[in-house]
Amino acid sequence: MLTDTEMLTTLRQHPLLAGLTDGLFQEVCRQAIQRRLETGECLVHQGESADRFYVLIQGQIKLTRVLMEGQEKLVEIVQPGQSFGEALMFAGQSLTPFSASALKPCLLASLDGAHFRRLLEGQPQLCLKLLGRFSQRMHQFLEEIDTLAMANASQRVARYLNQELQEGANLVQLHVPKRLIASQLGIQPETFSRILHRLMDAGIIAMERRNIRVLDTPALTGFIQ
Amino acid sequence: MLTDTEMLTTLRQHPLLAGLTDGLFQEVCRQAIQRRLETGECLVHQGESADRFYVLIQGQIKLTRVLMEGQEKLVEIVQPGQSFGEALMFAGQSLTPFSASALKPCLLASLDGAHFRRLLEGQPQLCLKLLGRFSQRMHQFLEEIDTLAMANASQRVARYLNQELQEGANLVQLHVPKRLIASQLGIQPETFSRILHRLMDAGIIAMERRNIRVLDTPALTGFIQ
DNA sequence: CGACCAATTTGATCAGGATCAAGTCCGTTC
DNA sequence: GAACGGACTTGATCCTGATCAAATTGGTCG
Repeated sequence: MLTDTEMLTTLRQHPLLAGLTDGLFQEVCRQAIQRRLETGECLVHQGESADRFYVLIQGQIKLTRVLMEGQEKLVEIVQPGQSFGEALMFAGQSLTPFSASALKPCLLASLDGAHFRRLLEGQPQLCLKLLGRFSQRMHQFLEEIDTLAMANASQRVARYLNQELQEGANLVQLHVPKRLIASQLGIQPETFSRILHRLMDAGIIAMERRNIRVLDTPALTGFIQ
Repeated sequence: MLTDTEMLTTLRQHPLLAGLTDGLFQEVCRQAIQRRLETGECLVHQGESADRFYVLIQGQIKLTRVLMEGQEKLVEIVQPGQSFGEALMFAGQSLTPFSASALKPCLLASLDGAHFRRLLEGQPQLCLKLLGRFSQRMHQFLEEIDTLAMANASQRVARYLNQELQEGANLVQLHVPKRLIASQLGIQPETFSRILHRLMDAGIIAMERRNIRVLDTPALTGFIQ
């Protein structure tokens, strides 16, 4: 059962829950669990079986995959208001495909899978919304696969920066060690470093601590092809 | 409106349609369109807008993505009984993310997106099934992304063979030019050829025209790490 | 069958990144 | 503030896989 007011308002605005009647929303909240994490604490381990998904209220979560030899590959950074693990609910007793751990102190709502599925049965609109989200995510996966299969290291970095560039601004914030970003892009940390410095030398970006400012967006875009 | 008997039996067995009542199934068939393709003919072009999805009855379809400079990357081979393009229905006026064209003379059922979505609204079980399929597909995408990001060329080939190895048998059939398989794995045709020959020399596989026989599965598996 | 064109193979060379090895920077802790 | 440790950078070298070029195979069509 959830009590925190900020949690309730954030949840109410979540795309999947915004369409519910007040009654159903309260029902969801009754079944939900509040969860707090310290920085570095692990929420789920890859390979565990679980039937829950999460909405992040405060803090920041990293989703990673663990590969052979203990290597860690970044999948995604989750920001407040976003959810993760929805897809697992429908996979049929399969195992969590990633690990999730806190980059900052976190507050989360943890929703029960079985309960949510029951809810879905009476909410076709909600189903459609979820299907839409999945569809969009698959689209992103296809793009990522293209990039990894066809583009060279510089192009991958350029695509990454382009994609992380928040609307309007020209700033990319690195929320995790660069080594992890490199793993996401399928390159080595050294290569990532060198490419960033090459882009600096070319006057295309500027680095400020953990931020990267894009000075010449067209040049960056041109790099991608 | 569909008439072909083979088409009707195949459709009836499709996971998404098998759960429908006879009445609803007939309704679906009334709204569906029969489509025939010659070898090489194109069904949909990447980037077109469309609101349909397809069930393949006879023949073989390749799904590819077109990248810059006319390069073509294989996404998947569709076999009879399988469907494709379901995800597009829920993406909200987005464009087809791949091209589909016939590798053999094909017979397909083409289902209308709007109609199918309407059907879903009254069929929560069907929604859940679809969500499950999407979830599984995303799982596969994650694995593919891992492979492309972390594994070298030989490991990718080994993974590919391992995954294409149909249950029980030790045979992998290449349904498309090797050049396309190479594109799927993110390597060059020359490299693909060389790696296959290296595996032959090591006695791990044997090539017979368009088939690859895996002689030493453990050795192949060992290769993957 | 023979010509032709595409797919595949093979060889030779090259370059982009990986790897190895030292440094340097920075935040933390004592 | 000094010492430590991890993240990042930088340099040097190596190697995988890309590229270029040519030969070979294979399938198709007249």
